[in-house]
Amino acid sequence: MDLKSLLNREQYEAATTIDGPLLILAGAGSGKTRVLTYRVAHMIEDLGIYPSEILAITFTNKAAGEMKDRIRGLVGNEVEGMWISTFHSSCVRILRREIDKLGYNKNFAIYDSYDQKVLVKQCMEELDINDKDITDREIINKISGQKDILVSPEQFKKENEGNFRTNRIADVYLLYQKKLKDNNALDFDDLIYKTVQLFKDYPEVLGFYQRKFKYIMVDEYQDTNRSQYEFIRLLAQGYKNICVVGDDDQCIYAWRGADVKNILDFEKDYPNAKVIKLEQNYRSKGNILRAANDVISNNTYRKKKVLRTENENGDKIKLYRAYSDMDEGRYVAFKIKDILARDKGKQYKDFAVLYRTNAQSRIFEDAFMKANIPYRIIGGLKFYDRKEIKDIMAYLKFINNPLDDISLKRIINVPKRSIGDSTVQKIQNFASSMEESLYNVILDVDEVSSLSKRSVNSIKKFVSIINSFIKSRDKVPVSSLIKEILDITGYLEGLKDSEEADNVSRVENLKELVSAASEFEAVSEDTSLSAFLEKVTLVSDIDNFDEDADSVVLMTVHSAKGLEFPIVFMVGMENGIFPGMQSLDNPKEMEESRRLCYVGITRAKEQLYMTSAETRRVFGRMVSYEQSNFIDEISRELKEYDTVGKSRINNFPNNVLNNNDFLWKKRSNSRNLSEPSGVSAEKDISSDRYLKPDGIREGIKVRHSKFGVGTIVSVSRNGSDIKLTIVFDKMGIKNLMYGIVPLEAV
DNA sequence: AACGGTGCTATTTTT
DNA sequence: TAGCACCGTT
Repeated sequence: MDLKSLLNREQYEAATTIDGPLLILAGAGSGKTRVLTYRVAHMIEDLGIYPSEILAITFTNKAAGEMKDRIRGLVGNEVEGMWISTFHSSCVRILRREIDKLGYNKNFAIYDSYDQKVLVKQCMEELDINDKDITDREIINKISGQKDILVSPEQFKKENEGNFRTNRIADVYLLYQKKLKDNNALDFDDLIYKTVQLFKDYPEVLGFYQRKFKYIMVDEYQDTNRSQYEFIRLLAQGYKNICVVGDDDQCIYAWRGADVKNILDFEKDYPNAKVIKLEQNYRSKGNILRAANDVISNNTYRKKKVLRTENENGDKIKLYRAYSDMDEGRYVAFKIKDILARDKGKQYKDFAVLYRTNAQSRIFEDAFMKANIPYRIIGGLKFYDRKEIKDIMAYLKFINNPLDDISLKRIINVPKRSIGDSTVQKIQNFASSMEESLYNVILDVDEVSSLSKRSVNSIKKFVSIINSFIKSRDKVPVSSLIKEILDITGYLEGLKDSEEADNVSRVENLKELVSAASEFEAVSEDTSLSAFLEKVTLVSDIDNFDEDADSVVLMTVHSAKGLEFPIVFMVGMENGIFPGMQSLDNPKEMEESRRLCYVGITRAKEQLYMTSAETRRVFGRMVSYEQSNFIDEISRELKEYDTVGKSRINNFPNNVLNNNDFLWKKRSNSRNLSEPSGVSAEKDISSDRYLKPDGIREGIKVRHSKFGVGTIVSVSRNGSDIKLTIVFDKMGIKNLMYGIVPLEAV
């Protein structure tokens, strides 16, 4: 492989240094993925290293998948023998083989944050801890934090003997951990923690993996926490062929336990480590890169480096100070339309809107809907977090691992089968006194004398359907199992009969779950139920981000790490939002916020916009924040205010600021944007164009000014109110009240 | 057991 | 504003 011609000098050096510890400090956009993939290809092709001897750790499944694809492109199917996965997936893989040594069963469940919360609450109740003294949230954070730094419950309790409050938390930690074990479950943090414990307690297991993985690579090393660090350190002790890649300036997960020290102290951990800096940026235009350098240079705790580029300067960074959050949304929508109109080479997918908090997405959703701009939101409410999906997943989890009391409690009365809280409580008490799982108790429910006849009967019915599912578990594919559950429990029927406004979309979501399972069956080697559950619990939203779909993408700056876009809008650039309120008086947080800003800026290839608003609604209150200090940190000559519409805007006194439709209309008229909607005052609902109440029928097609064309799927009349559920071709399912926004019949 | 009302709280979240 | 958790009523 002629790496010399494919890589620059530093890159080449990095890709061909295979033996011994290596630290690659890779600035944003410096081609680190390229280096990593060529490095692996070189190892396999030129040096004859077996793929099975290589472990590559990434932070997201998506990054792992991409790296795998790219390596496959270079070396072919040999890539299949390699382990390329996230910390969590690698640990699960190891634990599935070895966890019985720690007293767990190999089909252990993985608890997500929802399960975790339920279990912690249960512990708090048993320990009689009032929610008002210590919140569940605080406890969860504390426990997670201790696991991150590998502190056991016992150790934590001992360390905090003097502190009553912390001692209480330690009691929860102890009980929580015991319950996890009783339920044969691990939480996310446990996946790493338990693997490290396994390595420490069973040297022969560690030895096996040390010998197996002669070569180890870790990407995004700056965002590793202590337990992840330890996991890698133990494995690498064998051969010391460890290559870590990262950028201390992009450490943005310190609040979650990531420790920049891991990367900064690498040379101390491995004194003979070679260090290579990749400072040549291939991604961004000069002005953008200089702005990024300007901002990050204000941080004190970092390795000094300056990114350089041979790219042309490009345009200056465009600033826009909107009057209001709504105006900010319209500005971005307008700009996207404007750029698309001028530059035929651009598509919707070339634009990204990056914000610091998910709550900010709404404004842009509204603006994009009005302007007919297709968009996708990454993050926020995830598919697998929806109630109906969680319900069915709880069935699956329980079927897979009947010791899982948390899932059992979730489904025992869903759909309603007259097994209420007090009944469950009685079963729980009985189970606790017998030190038994709930499932074992309900299998022999006659033993529980405190229950009424009626309850006993309901429970018996429930047990028999659950048992039938358990029987099907290993016989039928997951998708069929899901269908069985939906059918036999009456879950789907209950949903279809319900009057709830969003039941239609729930049914749709469940259909999608079935499709997801079918797809899983088609592409996976291991199609067992536990493989499906594992896959689902360990995916994130960003993993499903499809770069080819032609729509503007909206996401948090955190989610955008590792991605790049020709045109980036960083929005909400205000002191109080970005940096956030709580960062303003905390130097450490301020530095992290600044790194986040750096990550945002360096996502942009060609053009960067930074916007802020004079007033905005936050938690229902109107607030006004000044423009972000981070913008001030960018040299004057690199930025300029976008003057579009400014003169007009300045002519408006403050009291018309809320009249958004008015502003929108003015702007769109002068800029040839699509017809704005929601200007209800101008639309006469009785006009012949629009649908009349007596014309409303299920199945007919209508046009909505914001949502486009759709089909009415249900109509419910309540007095003079008419509720409509409409499936829109582009925008999905919406519930609307007739008469608010006129509908045209089509 | 099930439903509806009130009041409280509020980042970021690779897994 | 919105989502939820808890409480009291039917």
